[in-house]
Amino acid sequence: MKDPLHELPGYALRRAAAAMMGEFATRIEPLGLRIADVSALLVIGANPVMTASQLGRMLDIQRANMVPLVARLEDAGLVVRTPLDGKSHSLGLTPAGEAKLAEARSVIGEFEGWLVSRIPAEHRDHFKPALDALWRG
Amino acid sequence: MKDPLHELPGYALRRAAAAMMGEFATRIEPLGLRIADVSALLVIGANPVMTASQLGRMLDIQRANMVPLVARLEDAGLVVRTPLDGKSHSLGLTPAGEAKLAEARSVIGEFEGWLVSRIPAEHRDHFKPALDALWRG
DNA sequence: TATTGTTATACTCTATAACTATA
DNA sequence: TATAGTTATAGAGTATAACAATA
Repeated sequence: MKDPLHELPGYALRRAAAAMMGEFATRIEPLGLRIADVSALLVIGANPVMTASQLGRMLDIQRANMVPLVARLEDAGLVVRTPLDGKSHSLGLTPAGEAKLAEARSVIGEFEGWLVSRIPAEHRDHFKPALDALWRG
Repeated sequence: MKDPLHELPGYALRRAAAAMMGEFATRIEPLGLRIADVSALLVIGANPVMTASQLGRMLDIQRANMVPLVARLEDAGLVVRTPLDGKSHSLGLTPAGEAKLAEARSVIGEFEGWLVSRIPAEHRDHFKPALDALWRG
């Protein structure tokens, strides 16, 4: 069976991302978190003052779609919102959120190590620079 | 604003794939095609005998989700189904499907060239081998 | 028994439009 | 005027379960 897709870097990018994100979702699911939750917790944990809109811009998630995400983290007792002024709130981690983030960091560390280890050594150092050029460059 | 995500290869993979697939979707949309349609047309065009189930396994799309995809291509007059036996059908391209595929190939070629050109030259040759190791390796 | 094609269904993710209230 | 937060909604993509018909 011929497969003309296998010579296309763009298709390989698509499939590799799907495979890796599926793997990560499986690993992080036991913590009761989704992929977007993890990225949000990481950024909130690194920034003492951060609004949902700012977080959304950083994660490339629409403002409207931040509402259920933040609500989920708040309902889980991981995040609190404190008023900055009349219209903005700052997101912060609760102690439970800090603990969950610590757990998540452990899963992330193992996952990222596993991912990188799957790349043949001679290609490894080129991987992230190439990806960064595609979405940040 | 600190961003702890930017050191994670897995996150870079996720964002790069989202950025590139968004770009490709925009380029292919004027042809009336979605990304999955394009991959299906390419594989059908390369294989004279190919059932929807086989195609789904190759593209990692569930059997059930192949139904609306094939129906869409059929409704657009790009694909025909001819009985192989009492339960299987072979997918084939119509003349219009061949013409559409030729157009799509042109868009794909430009897109893939553009994508690769965005990667700094010293990393370029390492890109696809690294990705292949992640999802095929 | 295994596979094909199919229907129904549900969940996630994403995108847009519109509105209120505040800066 | 611009921005934050919100609601509602719609479109994709994806996953599972179940069924009939055929290999």
